[in-house]
Amino acid sequence: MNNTAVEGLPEPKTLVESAYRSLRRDIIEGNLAPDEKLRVEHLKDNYGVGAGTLREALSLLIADALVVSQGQRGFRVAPVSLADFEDIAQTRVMLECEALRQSIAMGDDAWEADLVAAFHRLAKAEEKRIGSEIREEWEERNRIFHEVLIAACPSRWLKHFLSILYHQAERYRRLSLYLQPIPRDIHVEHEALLHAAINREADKAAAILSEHILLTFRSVQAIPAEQLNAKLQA
Amino acid sequence: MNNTAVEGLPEPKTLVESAYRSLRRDIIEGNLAPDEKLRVEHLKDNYGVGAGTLREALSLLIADALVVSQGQRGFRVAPVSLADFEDIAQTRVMLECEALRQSIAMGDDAWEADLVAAFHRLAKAEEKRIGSEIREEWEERNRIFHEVLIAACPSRWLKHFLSILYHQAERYRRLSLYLQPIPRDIHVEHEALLHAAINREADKAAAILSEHILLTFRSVQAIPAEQLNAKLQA
DNA sequence: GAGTTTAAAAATCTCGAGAAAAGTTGTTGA
DNA sequence: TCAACAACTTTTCTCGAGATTTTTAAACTC
Repeated sequence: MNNTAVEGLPEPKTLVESAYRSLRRDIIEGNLAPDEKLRVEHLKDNYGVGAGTLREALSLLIADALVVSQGQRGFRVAPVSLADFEDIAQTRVMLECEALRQSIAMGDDAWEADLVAAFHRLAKAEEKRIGSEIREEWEERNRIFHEVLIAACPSRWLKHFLSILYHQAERYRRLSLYLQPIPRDIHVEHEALLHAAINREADKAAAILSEHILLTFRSVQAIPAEQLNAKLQA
Repeated sequence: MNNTAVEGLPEPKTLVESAYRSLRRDIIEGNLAPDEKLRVEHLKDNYGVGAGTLREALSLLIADALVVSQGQRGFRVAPVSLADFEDIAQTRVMLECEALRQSIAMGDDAWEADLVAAFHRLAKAEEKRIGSEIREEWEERNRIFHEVLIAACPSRWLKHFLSILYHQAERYRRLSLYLQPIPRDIHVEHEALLHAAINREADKAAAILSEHILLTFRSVQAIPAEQLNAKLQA
């Protein structure tokens, strides 16, 4: 089930997996623009694999809804739209709040410890949040923090779907962090989330998480259309 | 996004798609047993395609979580378990009830008409529900009825996830219909669901749908372990 | 000039064979 | 008897080339 998670980092033992990861990264980071055509014959050189291997990697990416394919007309990067992002944000609020409630209800001491640790790592990365490789580190730690938050939720399917939605949202979020029109202190939000979770205040934690996710959507929503389109085609 | 839906029936225009559908059908129907190893060299003859083509079809099935792959060890049919089915049922209750509420809130006259039509087609199939090709017809119409129920829900992601869960549940449900230990009148359940939806009684409809889904789980749960295992290995 | 038909070009889809890894079997040595 | 090792078999993974289909461009008619 978990081909989207990529937890620790079990080295890719196959070329398909390697190409899959590179492609996914390039799509999420925007190096491959939304709706861009993915010509196999051209891309196979860039990623240093054969045609069949690349096709297989692209097929894998369909699971994450980062690539779409159509009949006899090849592959494309999944298109983006504000409506889609709104849908992603709302669905994520619904699922992630429920998962968080379950996680708070069932989490044990070890979970709390993992949570504190994940928050600490994230906080350290937030202090020095300038530069691009630092940024990747922050992205990684932010993902893990959210992952640990719901780790004690027993539903594998809920977590599976959230993993997909998280990566989808990340693609959009990459925009809002660079050109951020709504002022916000993400660190404070995460801190409040941490304390509410540790104190087992499920309603409060869910409310904070909900706001946290929706704020990111409103951030992108507030970006002027021209500026956004320029970004999206980049 | 919708590689799992297969709505009307746009003829498979490619061998990959064709193999994908045949494989999915065989997995859901249980012709390919849970956890069974899927050897490419052996299967390519059965489905009349090349090795690369079959690999691609298998990669596509990972999106539906009907196939799992592992490093350098090939593909397997996704395993099954009672715990997994419970998770599927509960997650489905959560998502499908929410989708149904939204659908009831937003559905227009055309939606009502589609719903009545879908129910009628399902009812006709229920009358003559004996024989195996009749059974396939019932399965198809049951799926469409559930699909139409939530069709007016505006969230594409919710519907996408539900489509995945539906096919997962179908695999388990195939068991409970044959050896049905809990007596139930599915027709009455569907009818109550239809009327609650048309009358815009969201709470009532959600309650019925919730019971409807959970009853299927309890049906499988009530099957004696030996009998179930025999089925699962078949 | 607009729209249709025809032909060339590009891209997709498909296959079978070769390299690499995993799994199996049998043998050897304590 | 058991474990470790080695040779063999099976299977997965990978690639490049050929067959179809789509796309592009040009030529032609109305």
